[in-house]
Amino acid sequence: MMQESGPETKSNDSAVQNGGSSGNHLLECTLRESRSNGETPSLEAGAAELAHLQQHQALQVARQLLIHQQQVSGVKAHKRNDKQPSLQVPVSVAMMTPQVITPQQMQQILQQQVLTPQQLQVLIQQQQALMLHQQQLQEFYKKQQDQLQIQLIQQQHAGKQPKEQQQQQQVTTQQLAFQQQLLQMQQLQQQHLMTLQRQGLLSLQPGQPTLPLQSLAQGMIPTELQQLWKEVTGSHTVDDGACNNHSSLDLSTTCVSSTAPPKPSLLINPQASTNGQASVLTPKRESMSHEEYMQSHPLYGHGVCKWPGCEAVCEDYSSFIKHLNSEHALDDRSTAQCRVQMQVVQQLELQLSKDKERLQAMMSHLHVKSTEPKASPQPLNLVSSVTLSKTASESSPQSLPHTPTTPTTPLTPITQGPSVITTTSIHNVGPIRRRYSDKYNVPISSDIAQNQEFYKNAEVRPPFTYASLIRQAILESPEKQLTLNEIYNWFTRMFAYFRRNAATWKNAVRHNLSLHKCFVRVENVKGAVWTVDEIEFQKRRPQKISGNPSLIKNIQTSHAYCTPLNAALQASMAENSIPLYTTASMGNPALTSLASAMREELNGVIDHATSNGSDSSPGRSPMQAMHHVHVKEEPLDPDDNEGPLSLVTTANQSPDFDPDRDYEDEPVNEDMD
DNA sequence: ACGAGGCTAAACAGGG
DNA sequence: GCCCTGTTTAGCCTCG
Repeated sequence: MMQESGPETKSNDSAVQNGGSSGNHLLECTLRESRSNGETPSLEAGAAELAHLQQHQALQVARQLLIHQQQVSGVKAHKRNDKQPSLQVPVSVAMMTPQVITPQQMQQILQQQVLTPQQLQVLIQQQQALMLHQQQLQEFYKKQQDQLQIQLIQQQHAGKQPKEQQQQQQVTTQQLAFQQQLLQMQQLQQQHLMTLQRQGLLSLQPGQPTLPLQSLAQGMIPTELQQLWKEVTGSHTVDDGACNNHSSLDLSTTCVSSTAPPKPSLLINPQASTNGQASVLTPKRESMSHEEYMQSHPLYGHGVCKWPGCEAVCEDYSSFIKHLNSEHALDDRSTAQCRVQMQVVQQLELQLSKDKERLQAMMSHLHVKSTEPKASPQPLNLVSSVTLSKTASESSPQSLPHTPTTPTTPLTPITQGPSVITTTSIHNVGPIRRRYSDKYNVPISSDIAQNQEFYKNAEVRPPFTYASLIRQAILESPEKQLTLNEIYNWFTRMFAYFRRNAATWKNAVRHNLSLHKCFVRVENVKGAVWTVDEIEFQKRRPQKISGNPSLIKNIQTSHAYCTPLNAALQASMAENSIPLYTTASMGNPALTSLASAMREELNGVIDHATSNGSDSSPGRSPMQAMHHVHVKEEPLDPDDNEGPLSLVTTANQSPDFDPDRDYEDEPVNEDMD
């Protein structure tokens, strides 16, 4: 998506060689290239088009300057694709290319925002539409350029130079018309970008690539046009002195203008612009050395501190480091911000997991469709309701439809709460008595399959009863029978949680095998193996729908965790007026929800949740889900499914990340076979 | 308050 | 005697 330097910036050998030559040379080169490119310009260009001559010349000059700049800057030039030397767009194509979201921006989004699938989709569609427009525009531009070239040739052959003045005006007019068209396009883009920003989907840094329009204005538009642009964008111009690459993506801002004075580089601060304010960017970025540029720091990019809510402009890496140490030292505020960021990341991961799960459910549905016609659409992720039932439900997920009596939502256990994993749930890893009762027919197999990696890596207790797990282990075996030891192995292999406290859970496993009639011990040649009596399993207990007690505990735990967090957060926000959410959640529903969830929590909403499990709302954020969904007792709306596992993923990577996790709560691992 | 289901802990027995 | 396997009992928790 990102055009790191437009193709036009590609180093063009011939052009470079002619770098300092006259416009005619450039034109010749251009023609040569055009031909080589298979674009045989028609020599029958109309006389009227001769008016474009000057424009073309200006373009050539711009191109020349661009090339020169490339040579000077060097750094970027190497990255360019040299395979399209024939491309004749003097003005950086980049400026005409869609303002697609760059990887950096995307990263920001990923780091700071939570996008709903819908948002992402819209975003993508918008980007695609823009790209299309740009492409068309670009083609138009190229055509125009070719025509100009042809005209120039004709002119040269005719040895004319007379109507110059007359053409001048004409050209200017046409230029303006064309530029305006481009402007419009660019404005559209900018509008789009701003919209994104407003939505909190995109957060551009001041030092980030300037908008294409700017480049355009600089590259070939006379000062008046720049002025126009300024008016339109309300941005300030900054004299960059020598054209320099502001950022890797900035090639588009070629400081070309032969006519334009000191190539003013319009750097727009998108955020400021959004607020109707302009910001003057430090023109020092150019001074950034390649080495510095290469110095990468997750919190530093495009000359801006990426610390959530900061965005302070740091001229160079060292100043950034100073800034980091001074402004973001280890204190309450930073800690709070860090925690918030954690939540944000968790939500993103949750989102990702949800979508993954959705995909899996879809695939799963298509594959088992025939066997599960009436079954509810695959596992929805109910964060909460997940209970595994040893009862009917889990019984052969593949062949047994969910029992009629149970809620239709199968769900994937979300484990102890979504985010849970990283934060609270980890706490619950211990001997908390929360087994998802069998109320919901949770397809344990699918859940385990979907969250396999998670369970394997995160020490999170699976939300299933021992009986369910044992049954699953047995059913997964080729012969539907396992020895006790094999069952143990399955537990440890599949769940990180069971890699500790072996004495306890093994005892529980044995206890369950003996206790439940559904487990049948069969003497074998090699010893005894355990099998499952599905019939017995099914009759174990009538399905009932109820809340899960253990989940309540999770809530409490979550509350315990979040309370301090919220307190810290709020205190921090209060004292420092830190726009913790401004950057990340600006207009972002998810984060807003998160924040409100936190507030709710502070307001004791938790109590409500604990006592009333029916407050589920579709738009709930993961955070909220984490706190409230657990108690949900009714089948969740498919759209409301919170990605359980998602957290999963999160958990996977974050066990060590959870600052509040108290590993000491857990008995030290004893063992493992 | 009670019963049911689930979990943990532990005692106990038999076999290798 | 130790360990593993298997059974059983007890106590606790939470929900309905």
